[in-house]
Amino acid sequence: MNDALETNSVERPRLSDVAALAGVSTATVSRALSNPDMVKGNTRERILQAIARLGYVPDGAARALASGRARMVGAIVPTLDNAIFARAVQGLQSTLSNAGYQLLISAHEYSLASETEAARALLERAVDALVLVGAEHAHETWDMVRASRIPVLITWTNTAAASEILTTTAPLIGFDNRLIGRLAAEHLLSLGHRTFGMISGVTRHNDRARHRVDGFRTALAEAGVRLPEANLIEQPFGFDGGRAGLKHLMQLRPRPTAVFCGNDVLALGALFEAQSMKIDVPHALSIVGCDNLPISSQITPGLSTVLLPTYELGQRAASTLLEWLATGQAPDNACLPIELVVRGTSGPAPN
Amino acid sequence: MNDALETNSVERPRLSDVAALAGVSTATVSRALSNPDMVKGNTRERILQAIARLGYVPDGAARALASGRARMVGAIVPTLDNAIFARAVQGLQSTLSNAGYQLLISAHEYSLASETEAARALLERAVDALVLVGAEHAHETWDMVRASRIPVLITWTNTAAASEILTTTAPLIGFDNRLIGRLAAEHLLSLGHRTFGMISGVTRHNDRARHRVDGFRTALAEAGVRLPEANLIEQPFGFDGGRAGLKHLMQLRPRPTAVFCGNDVLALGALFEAQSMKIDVPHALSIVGCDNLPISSQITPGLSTVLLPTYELGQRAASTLLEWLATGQAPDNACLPIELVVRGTSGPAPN
DNA sequence: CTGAAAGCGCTTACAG
DNA sequence: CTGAAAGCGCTTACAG
Repeated sequence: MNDALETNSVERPRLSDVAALAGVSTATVSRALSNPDMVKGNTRERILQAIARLGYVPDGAARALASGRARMVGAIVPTLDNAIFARAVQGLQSTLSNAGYQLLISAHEYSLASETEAARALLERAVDALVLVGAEHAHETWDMVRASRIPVLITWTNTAAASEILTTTAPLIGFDNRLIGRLAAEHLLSLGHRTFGMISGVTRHNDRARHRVDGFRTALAEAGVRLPEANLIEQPFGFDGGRAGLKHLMQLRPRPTAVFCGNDVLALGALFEAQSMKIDVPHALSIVGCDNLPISSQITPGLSTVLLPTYELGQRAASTLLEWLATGQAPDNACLPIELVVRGTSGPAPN
Repeated sequence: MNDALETNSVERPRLSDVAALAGVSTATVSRALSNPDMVKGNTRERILQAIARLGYVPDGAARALASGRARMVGAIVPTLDNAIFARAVQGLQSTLSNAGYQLLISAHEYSLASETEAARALLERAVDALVLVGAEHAHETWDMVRASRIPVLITWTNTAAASEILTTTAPLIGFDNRLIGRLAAEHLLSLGHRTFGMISGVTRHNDRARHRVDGFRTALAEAGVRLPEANLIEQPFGFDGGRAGLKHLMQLRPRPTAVFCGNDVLALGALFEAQSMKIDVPHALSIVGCDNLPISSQITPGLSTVLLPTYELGQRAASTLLEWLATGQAPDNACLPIELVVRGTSGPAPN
C-alpha cells in the first residue's frame, strides 16, 4: 500500500519530506533520530511512521558536515591477505558497527608511501579516527595525521617508534613484540637447543618484526648463545618466504636444530619445506611461529607458536577509540597478554 | 619554516584559507583540485603551493554533500575471517583506491538480518555503490537498496536468486557455482569412484552453497549415481565443520571413497580429520575442495580443488562499478572462469 | 579562465 | 517539547 510512495518517487526522500508527512519541523525529525528522548513519545511515533512509510534513509554526508562527525573510523593495515590482520579487522569492524560506526579500510602492502596515500584518502573522507599498525610511519603520514586533529591509535606494538626525530606519538594498543621473541627463545633453550635459526619478516619499516628479532636474540644472548648473522634470514611474509628461509638455514653448518619464525605464515612455509626436504620435525628440527592462526593448531607435525589475541586487539582498539571519541580523553597505552602454545617441539636429537 | 602555520593554527585549514592565501576565489581552488585543466597553470601553481603550505586536506563530507558523490563504495561480505573473502576484498579495495574511491566494509556472518543492518549503515554513509555477495538477500535489504537508487553489484554467483517474488535484480559478477560441483563430480567419477559424500556449508540463505550441491548431485545423477541424503551433510564453514562432516561420512556404509567439500576450509578440516582417523588420503579417500587457498597447494596429502579467481573477482567488481558510476550504464553480467586443480586424488582402492 | 552566490541535507544553539 | 534559522565546507551552474 505504500508502493506508490516508495516506487514512484523519483527522488530519494529527504528529512524535509519526513517532516512534512509527520507535520513537524525538520529539527524535530532530526532530534527524533539522534536524540529520541528529546521528543514526545507521541510525536516520535508519528515521525517513525513517516520514516517507515517513505523508506527514509538519512544522508550521511549532510549529517557529517552538520554535526562534525562522520561516524566512520579508518584503518590502514599492511594487508588483508594475512588471516591475522583479517581477524583483527573483523574484531574492529564488529565492535565499531555495534556502536554505529562504520569502518573504512585500506591496505598498504608494507609500503610506507602507499600508507601515506591511504592516510590521505581516509582523512579526506573525514573519518572520526584512524587506526594504524605499528609505530613506524612516514614523516608525511604523521604530519597529516597530526594536522587532522583526530584521534589516532597505534596497534600491534606497545613501543613508540625508536627513531623519533618526531615528537609525535599516539596511544599504543598492542603486544610486546620483544617478549614474543623471548618466549620462543626461552622455550627452545629449555628444550636443550643450542643452535638456532630465525626467519624474520622484512624488518625495514616494520618495528614489530624488528622487535621480535631483538627479543629472540637478546634472550639467547642472556643464555650465552649467539645468533650469527647468517642464522637470521629475512623473507617476505608468505609460504614461499618461509620455505626459502628454511632452505637457507638448513645448509648452514652447524645446522640449526631450532628455528623461530616471525609469524605463522613463515613458520608454516618452513614446515612445508622441512617436509619437502624430509627433515623430521620436530625431532631433527623444532619450529616456533607466532600468531596461532587457526590452521596452526590443525597442522601436523605440530607447530608451536605464540598466541596473539588479534581479534581481541581489534575489539579493544575499537572500544578504546569509541571512548576516546565520546570523552575526548586520550587513552592510556595497553599491552595485551600473549602466550606460548607448545605443540610438537622437542629437544635436539642426540648425536 | 611552515611550522608556525601547521602547528599553531588551532583550526584545520579550509578551502577558504587556501583561497585567501593564493589570492583567488574558493571556486577556483575547488576547480584546481577536481578539474585542474580548468584553471590557468600559473594560478594552479599558486594554489598548490598554498595547499602544501597549509597542509590543506579537503573535507569529504562537504564535498560529498555538494557534489553528490562520496567517492566511497560499500561492500558487505559474509566474513573477513575466510581468506577467500579477504582476498576478494583486497582486490576490490586496491582497484577502488587506485581510482580514488575508498572502501567501506562490513561483514554479516551469514545472517540476513545483520546484512540488512549493514546495508542500512552503509547507505546512511552515502556510499556511491554497493557490493554484495550472493543473490539471496532479505526483502528489506533489496527494498533499501532499490530505494537508494545507487548501483548495486552482486558477486560470487552468476545466477539471480531463484525464489524471486521480487522483481529486483542487479548485475551479477561471479562464478558458476553449479559448475564447481559438476567439475568435482566429473573428476571423481572419471577416477572410478561410485560412492560419494559431500560436506556443504549451510545452504539456508546461501545460494552459492546450494548451487554447488546442486551441480555435484546433478552431475552424479547424469552418470547414474545417486547421492543419498545421508551422504550430504551441512556444516558451518570452518575446520571443525569439515572434521565433523568427515566423521559423519566415514561411518556410513558403504563408506564413501570420495568427498566433495563446499570450500577449502571444509576440505582442509576433512583432510585433518582423515589424518586423525588414520585414513589414507588419497588412496582410501579422495577429497576435492573449492577455492584453491594458498594453503591448499602446500598441504600434504594433496588436496584437489576448484580454483576460484577471487582476487580478480574483487578487481573486476571494482572496475565494473567504476565504469557504471562513470557512464551511468548498468553493466552486463559476467561469469569468471574457474578450473579444477588436481592434487593427490586417486581412484577408489580395489577391494 | 575566474568569481559571486546559491545550494547540497542535515544539526544545533537559541528562543519560546 | 518544538520551531525558525544559521551554518557546516564544499561544488557548480551562471555570468562575465
